[in-house]
Amino acid sequence: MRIIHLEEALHQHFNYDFFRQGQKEIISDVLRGEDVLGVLPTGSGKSICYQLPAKLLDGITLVVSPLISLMVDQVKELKAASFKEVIALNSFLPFQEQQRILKNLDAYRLIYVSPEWLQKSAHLNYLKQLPVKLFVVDEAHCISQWGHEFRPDYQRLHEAIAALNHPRVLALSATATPDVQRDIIQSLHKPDMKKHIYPMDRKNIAFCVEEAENDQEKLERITEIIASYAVPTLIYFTSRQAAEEVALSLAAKHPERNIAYYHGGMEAAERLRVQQQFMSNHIDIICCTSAFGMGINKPDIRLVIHYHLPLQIESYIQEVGRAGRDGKSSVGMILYQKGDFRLSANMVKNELPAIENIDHLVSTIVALQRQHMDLPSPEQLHMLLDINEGAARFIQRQLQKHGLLRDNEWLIDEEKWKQVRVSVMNYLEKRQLYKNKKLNELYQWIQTKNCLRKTLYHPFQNGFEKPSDQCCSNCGFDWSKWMPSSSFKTAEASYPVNWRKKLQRILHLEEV
DNA sequence: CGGATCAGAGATATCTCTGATCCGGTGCCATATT
Repeated sequence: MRIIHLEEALHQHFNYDFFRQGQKEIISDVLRGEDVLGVLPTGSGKSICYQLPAKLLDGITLVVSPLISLMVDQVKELKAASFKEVIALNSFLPFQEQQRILKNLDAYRLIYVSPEWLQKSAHLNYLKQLPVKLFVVDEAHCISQWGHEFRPDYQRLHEAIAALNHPRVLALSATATPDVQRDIIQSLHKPDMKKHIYPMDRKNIAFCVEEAENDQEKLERITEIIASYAVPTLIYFTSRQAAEEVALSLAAKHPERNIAYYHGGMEAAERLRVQQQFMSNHIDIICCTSAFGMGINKPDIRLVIHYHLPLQIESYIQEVGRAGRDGKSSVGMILYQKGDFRLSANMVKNELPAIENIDHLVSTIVALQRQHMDLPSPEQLHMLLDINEGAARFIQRQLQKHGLLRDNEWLIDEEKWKQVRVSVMNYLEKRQLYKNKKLNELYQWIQTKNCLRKTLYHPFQNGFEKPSDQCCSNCGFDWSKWMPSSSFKTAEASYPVNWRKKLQRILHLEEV
C-alpha cells in the first residue's frame, strides 16, 4: 500500500497547512480500517475527520446527519472548496431528481443522509450496490439524546451498517459524556470502537447561577443584565410561548436592542431569517428553545442565559458551549426558581408512555382485526392513544424490536404481547430511571455550593483548564468585573432605521 | 411553576365565573390527481 503523507493530502485537498488537535490521530485510525469514536471540542474541525478520508478512500463515505440544514451547509461549503462529488439525499430533493441521482450514485464520493432516509429499504438497496467504505455518524450524541424516544431511527443505524456489510464506522460528537459514549458504542453494535476523547471544558466561560422567586423576577434580572451588556446573547427556554413572550417584553423595554425569538414551531423561512440576521449582527438577542443551536457557529456570542432548565447536563454543556467560540470572555447564566424542576420532571415523564397505553393499543388492534376494520398507521399512534409523540415513537420502536410491528404492518397478537410485556415494562422503567437520574444530576449541579466548573466537568474528564477570566458564582463571580469585548455595534449606530422597522414587524410589534 | 383549557355550577335556557386538570421541547418523513 502506498504510504500517504497526511499533511500533504490535507494541503492538497483542503488547503490547510496543519492538523488541529485530534484530527490526525482519528484520520490515521480511520484509514487503517478501525471503528472510531471521536469526541472533539466544537470548532476543532470535526468534519475534516471524514472529509479527508472521503478523498483518500477508494469508495464511498456515507454521513448520517441530524438536520437537513446541516447537510445543505456542508455540501455548499465543500462545493465551494471544489469538492464536487458530494450530495445530500433527503426529502428536499424533488422525487424525479432523487430517482435520477439514485441511479447514478457512483458519481459521488461523499453522501449525506438522515437516519430516517436510511431506514427505507429501497434507499438502502441502492447503497448496497456501492462500495461504501466509511460510515460516519455526525453529531453522534443524537443517538443517545434522540434515539430512544424522539427519533428512534437513530437507534437503528446498526441495521444499516450490517446491511452495508460493515464498513468502518466513525462516530463524531463535540459533547459526549461517558454515559453518552457508552450509549453510542452499544447502539452501533461496535464494542471495540477506538476512542479519541478530548476535554470539553471551556476556560473562557464563567458560570453563574442565580435563584429567582418567580417569572417576574427572572424577567427583571434579564432586563438589567442586557441593559448593561450590549453583546450577542442567547436566552434559552423550555416553552415556545415563554420564549415569544419574553422576547416581546424585552423588545418593549429595550428599543435600542434587536430582539427576536426562535423555535421549532416557526416557518422554516422565518427561522432561517432570524438565524442569518443573528449571524450578521442585525439581531443581537435571541429568545429560543433547544431548536436553536446545532450548526450555529457564531464566534462572538458572549452571554448564554437559561431562563428554564434543560433536561440533562449534556444539553446544558451544548447550549452554553455556544458562547465564546472565539476564546474571549463569556458568561453562562442560569436563572432558576424552585418550581422549574417540576416543569422539567413533567416533560421527562410525558416523553414515555405508560404500560397501560400499550395494553390498550394491543387490545384495540386485536378488536379491529377481529372486525376486519382498517388498522391505524403507526404514525397515528399518538392521536389514537392521546399521548406525546415521543411516547408513541417509544411504543413503535419497542413493538418493532419484539416483532409485533414491521414497517407499517401490525403483527400483534395477545399471546405474543403477554410474552414480551415484562421485558418492555422493564425497559420502560429503566428509561424512566435513567432520565430521572440525568435530570437529578443537573439539579444537583445547580444547587451545589462547590465550584460550578469543577462540579460540571469533573465527572467527565480529568481536571480542567484554569479559567482565563472569572470562574463561577460559587468562586466569587462578580458581574461588575465582567468586561466582555464587543465587536458588536448596536443596530441603531450601524443600521438605518428601516432595519429597525423590519425587525419590529418580525416581532409583530406595530409602531406606536 | 404558570397558562390554557375544560367541566360544572350559578343565575336563568345562553352566558359568565371558578376550580380542577393538563401540559410544556428537540425533526426527519410524506408521493396524491387534474
